[in-house]
Amino acid sequence: MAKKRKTDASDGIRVGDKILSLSGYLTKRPKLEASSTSKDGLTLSNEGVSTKNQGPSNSKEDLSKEGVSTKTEGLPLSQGDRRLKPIGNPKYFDARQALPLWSRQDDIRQRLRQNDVLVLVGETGSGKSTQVPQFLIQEDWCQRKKVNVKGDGGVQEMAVGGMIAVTQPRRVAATTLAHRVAKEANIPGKKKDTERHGPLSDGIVGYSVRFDHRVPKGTKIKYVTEGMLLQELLRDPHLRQYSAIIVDEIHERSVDVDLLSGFLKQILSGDKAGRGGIPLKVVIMSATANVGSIKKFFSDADPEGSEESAPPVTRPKTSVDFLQIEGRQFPVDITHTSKPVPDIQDALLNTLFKIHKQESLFDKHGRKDILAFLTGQEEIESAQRLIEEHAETLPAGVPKIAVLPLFGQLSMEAQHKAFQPTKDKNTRKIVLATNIAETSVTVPGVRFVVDCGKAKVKQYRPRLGMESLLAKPISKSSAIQRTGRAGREGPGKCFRLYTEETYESLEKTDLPEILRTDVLNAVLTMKARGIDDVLAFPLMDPPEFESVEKALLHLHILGALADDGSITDIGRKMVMFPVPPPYARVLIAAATPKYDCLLEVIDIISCITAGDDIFLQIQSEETKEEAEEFRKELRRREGDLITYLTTIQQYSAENADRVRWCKDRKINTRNMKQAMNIRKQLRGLCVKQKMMEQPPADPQPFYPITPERSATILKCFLKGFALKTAILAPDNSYVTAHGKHVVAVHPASVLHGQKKEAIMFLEHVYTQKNYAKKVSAIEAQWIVEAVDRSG
DNA sequence: GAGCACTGC
Repeated sequence: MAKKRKTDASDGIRVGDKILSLSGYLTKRPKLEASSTSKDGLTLSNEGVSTKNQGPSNSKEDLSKEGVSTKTEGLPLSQGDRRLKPIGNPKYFDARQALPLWSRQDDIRQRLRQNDVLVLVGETGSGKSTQVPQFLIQEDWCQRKKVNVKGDGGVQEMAVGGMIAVTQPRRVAATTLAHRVAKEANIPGKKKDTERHGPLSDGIVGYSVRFDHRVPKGTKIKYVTEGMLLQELLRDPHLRQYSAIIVDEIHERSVDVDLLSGFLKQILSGDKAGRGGIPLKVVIMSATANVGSIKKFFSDADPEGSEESAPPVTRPKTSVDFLQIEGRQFPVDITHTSKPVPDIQDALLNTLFKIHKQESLFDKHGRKDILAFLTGQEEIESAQRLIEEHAETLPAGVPKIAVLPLFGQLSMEAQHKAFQPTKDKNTRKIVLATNIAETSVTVPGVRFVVDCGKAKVKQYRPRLGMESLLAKPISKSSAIQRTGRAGREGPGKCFRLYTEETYESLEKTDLPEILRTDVLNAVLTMKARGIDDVLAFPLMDPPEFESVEKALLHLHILGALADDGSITDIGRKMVMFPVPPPYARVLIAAATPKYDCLLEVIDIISCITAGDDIFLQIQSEETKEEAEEFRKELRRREGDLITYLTTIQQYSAENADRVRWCKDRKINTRNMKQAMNIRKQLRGLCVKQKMMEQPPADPQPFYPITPERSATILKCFLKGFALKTAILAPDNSYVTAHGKHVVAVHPASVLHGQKKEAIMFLEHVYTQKNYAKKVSAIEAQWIVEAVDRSG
């Protein structure tokens, strides 16, 4: 017998009497839908996949200077009770007033007048990402002010503040939120241009993400990715144009948000001289309630090591306030297994068919589909086969089943299928997903969640200089998040394929990314922003000393740091490029006369950093043969890098039908487009850095690269990857030059199964084995030459 | 013979 348990309110799932208050929201839902918003007012049903709400991209006209503009001096304050009279477009008033957050706006304003930092916990659907900045823009402290700032050149009058930045971990989130808030906040009819160019051509809302910037003159609210704000910190360490920074989704704990928190803490605890005495307000927003350590981090504003010039006497602690807002979530019944399951596939199958047989396909809230969380592609595909086989034995009269896989490497169309309702109404959808459905995308219609309790996580091992990708138990927080996916459209049920004891034994939260990844980039980011002693930099979870030490050494080898640990000119140049430090080092080497292969190196790096492999995995045997035939002319015996180069060169020479071209070769069109964007960005940066002349525009005719040229390119890559090399041992295994580990060439590599004198690999991942990925054939002698620092 | 998910003036 399965044991039943309901979560308490702190788990983020509403129960008992809370259902009554939820029903209040339900009565208001038709209004919300009438104004064509999703029910939580901001979440796209297929966030991360659809791009339709992003508007036209890269239009230079809409780019306004992000620097200090002198015009706007704030908006007029509204009269009377703001609760009854929201500012902005009246069309959205009803929907905004129905949000759980609406009634708390005066409270939020009051708290931020009295405190520097507000930690706000608001569950999905509370409206925090869209409403909080709108609540604050009229505050007096939020207006731009002319002040005297002491700088290197003496006292200078400057404008400080006036804008609010809202950070997001993902680009789609930033752009869609900006569009949404622009509709709400901009008063319609003020400018005719709004109609022609969309809501973001004018008004008080803008965004800035990689490849896409829309910051109209007079922008008060700017949605940015975390990385973008870190980049801004490089040229404006005091964030002078901002009155407030709202850090959204901090619970995701990306490396960028951790670094950002450190810099914000420094600004908060500093003497504010760089801002002419004007304080910076910070709102930290989280969707999960476990924010104890975050609160402590910001309130412990101990200046030690963070502000050398500051006097150590009686500095007041940063005042941190805390507020929790209820979300709009239906109750979810949770079932654990009574015993640990011996076979996860078996348990999954039983659970799925039990749900399918016992539960109706529809109720008053809509469809009742199933979402199952599994660890990876392989598990998903084998489960799909089993389910489909078993579904054929279903008796007549029982609704049919449609199984839909959902994972990152799937093509756009295949991913889209998982979001659409089944064509036949009498068919139940079963979506088998990886972690992608936990945060990145929302599958509509889900009322049942099946959770296997595991996820694949990447973990960097500084000692070995490699990472592993293995299935590990998820955290409680993650389990709660998965459970919550069943209660977004109506009351739901969650079936956990593990015991309640197992649940209790799970870690409270996931390990933050900064503890799971190579801190090479993080350390360079700090060094470039003036942090001399990186070990003293305030971080919520500081990495082990050994990880930081390794990163410092590696940066020294790359030439980014001098012997005394200070950043070099090369290091400063490296941070200008939005690629990992070793790639940046390769770009710089490629621009020197010795290698002179910058265009080719940009092409290769664009392909590699565009996301997952541009070559899709092929499932069926027949399409494999077909694609392999097409891919033949792309494959190069020099290895994966020269194969990428050939691919992007042929792609950019293709002028007829690029989508068709990708389809034939089973190439990920999304990643290929991304690669072309990165290529354009890197080319632009290199021109700006005077590393090369403006290259000719596409399409350029394709000429296969000569073996001599590819040798030059590979030697150039060794400037960044000399440590990632291996030599063929007498027993035909590859042994790494550093560490003497045995590595196998990954099966996805064009060099899989081949024996070369030596190899260079850009990635090093332990899964089933110790695998080298992105592999090239090199000569052992080249490694020696590359380590010689004179070149 | 194998593929968690994001991201960067």
